[in-house]
Amino acid sequence: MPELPEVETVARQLAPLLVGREVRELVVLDPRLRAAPVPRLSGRGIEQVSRSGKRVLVRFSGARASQAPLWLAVHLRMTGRLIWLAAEGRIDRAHLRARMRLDRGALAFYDTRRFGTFEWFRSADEARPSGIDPLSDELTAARLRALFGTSRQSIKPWLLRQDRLVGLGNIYASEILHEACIAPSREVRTLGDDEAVRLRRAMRSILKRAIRACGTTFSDFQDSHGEIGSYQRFLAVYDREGDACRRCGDLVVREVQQQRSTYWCRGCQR
DNA sequence: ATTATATCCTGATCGC
DNA sequence: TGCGATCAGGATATAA
Repeated sequence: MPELPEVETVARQLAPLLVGREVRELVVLDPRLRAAPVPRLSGRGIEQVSRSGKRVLVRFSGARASQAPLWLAVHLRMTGRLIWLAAEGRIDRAHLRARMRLDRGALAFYDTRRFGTFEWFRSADEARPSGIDPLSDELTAARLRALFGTSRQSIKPWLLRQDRLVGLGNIYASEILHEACIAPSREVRTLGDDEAVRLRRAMRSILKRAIRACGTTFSDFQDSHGEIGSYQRFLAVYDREGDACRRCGDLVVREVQQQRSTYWCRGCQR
């Protein structure tokens, strides 16, 4: 379940491996994958690999000086994995959905459940998501407060909407609310200035720490080398139903909000 | 307009 | 041991 820290991990690992390489071909091997038609890529070079929300963004140069650059956005959704293949020869073909061969090495896209997507863009602007990145300087507490507006949604499902903030998913939404001492059922419009400050601070600290830990591997996530993340050992509430809260000792509970599990502590979140 | 629900898809797990 | 039911949660289309 790749969220912002997991996608950031993949992008950071892939950048030094891919930047400067020249593309031989990109083949979508599975017709059921939700991938837009692949444009002509041969002769193009990879100029940049970055994260845009929960997408890995790859910038290709034009094949000639006169040709415009091109951006590929890969969304890993639930089970997508971008795995670097240093050498050809016996590669795991199970759930292999696409492969990009380069002048040296190759990149494989695995996706058990085929929820992942490939999209192509003509400019970085076109690829930009509508929501604000929680780690960007744009996201001040005041801006967050403005985003809350008059919404009657509960804060937990609100945090998952990608049209407001981009990058949070089910695991970090619970973790961030616990860090900020805010109950997941709180109506967004009732959150005050101090709570916006705490929420913003919690987003930044948790996401940054999770990036340092190369993400959370709950079940499926792997980085570009097939390794798992290590943030799961820091999880304060997610998947800890019945355990003691690390902050106040009360029991962590699980509740379902909009068909998704929310984990929280009644003792210290209000 | 806003919020809730069904859907996509596969594999792991659970109860019988 | 096997088998059907349930759950996991990314985002979007559709319903309310």
